[in-house]
Amino acid sequence: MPDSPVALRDLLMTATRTLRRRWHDILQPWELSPHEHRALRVIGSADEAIRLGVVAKSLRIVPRAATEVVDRLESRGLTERLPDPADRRAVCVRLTTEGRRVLAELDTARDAEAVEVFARLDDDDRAELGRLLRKLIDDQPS
Amino acid sequence: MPDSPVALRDLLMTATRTLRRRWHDILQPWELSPHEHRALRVIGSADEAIRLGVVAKSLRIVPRAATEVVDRLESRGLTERLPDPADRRAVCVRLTTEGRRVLAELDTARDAEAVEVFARLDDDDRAELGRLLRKLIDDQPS
DNA sequence: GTACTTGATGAGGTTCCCTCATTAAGAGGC
DNA sequence: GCCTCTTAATGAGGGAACCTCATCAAGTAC
Repeated sequence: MPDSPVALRDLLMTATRTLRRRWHDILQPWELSPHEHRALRVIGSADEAIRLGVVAKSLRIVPRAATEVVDRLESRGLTERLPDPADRRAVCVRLTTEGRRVLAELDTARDAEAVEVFARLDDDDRAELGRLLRKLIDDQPS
Repeated sequence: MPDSPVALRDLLMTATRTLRRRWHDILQPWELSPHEHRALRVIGSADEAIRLGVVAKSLRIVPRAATEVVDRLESRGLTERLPDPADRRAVCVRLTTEGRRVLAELDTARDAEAVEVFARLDDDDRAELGRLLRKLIDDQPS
């Protein structure tokens, strides 16, 4: 007998709440919030310096809020601003050497955590969970 | 070939992000935040008036923060405070008639949303997803 | 060249959390 | 009794992560 939709919803929420909590704790030593880490990832995933407005869009926040999170990353020496050569109104951001180092460490920690959590599932289960989640979210709005 | 742990993690996060976004939007007409809804649920799930400290524990926030969310619910006429008969330091909270009405409406909306989202999965898939998520979270700390 | 738009940011506000200090009251020791 | 210890809520104050609206400079269109 399958779980009711509400029960499944609660299970999903519980699972990710656990993941978020763990991740928050893991992040502690770097003194970064999950939000700052996401911003760091966005900036680091671009090959070149990336506009503040693009950072905002990727994080789904208004440009004004992106200014703030980038301010914090910059004050920690993880990113730096530079003028956009193509548009003198725009400001671009990129990782500093320190930022790249920290991001690499965090990626490693993130992978290790995921491996640990999903170790409870064998290969078949992982394939199945992937299939189900994809079915659930594919083409969903947002 | 199964998804990597990190890919699964991201899929899980995406799924619940979608759910949270939708739920946030659905909540709009009632002018309640998800957080306030959770507090309302905690207070409404108790048979009797419940202490502020217990509300805080259930929501995993410090007592001071529970005071605030209850203040907001009270200012909307959804809950009311009353003295704890057993301990004159303590304050209890319970739903007003309006609070019970609103909570009932929200529960209905919540169920409907879950049904809609999980309609993409048939009975077998839902049973399987439930099994996998339980396997993932059972006996996890927190 | 004037008008509209766009990119970032200053100013100011809200929500949701925190800590620390305070006040009142219950509980235990003598 | 009365003295200390703890506990329940809350005032005061602060920080993070969002928001809107106003501003200013710089593109873009006519």
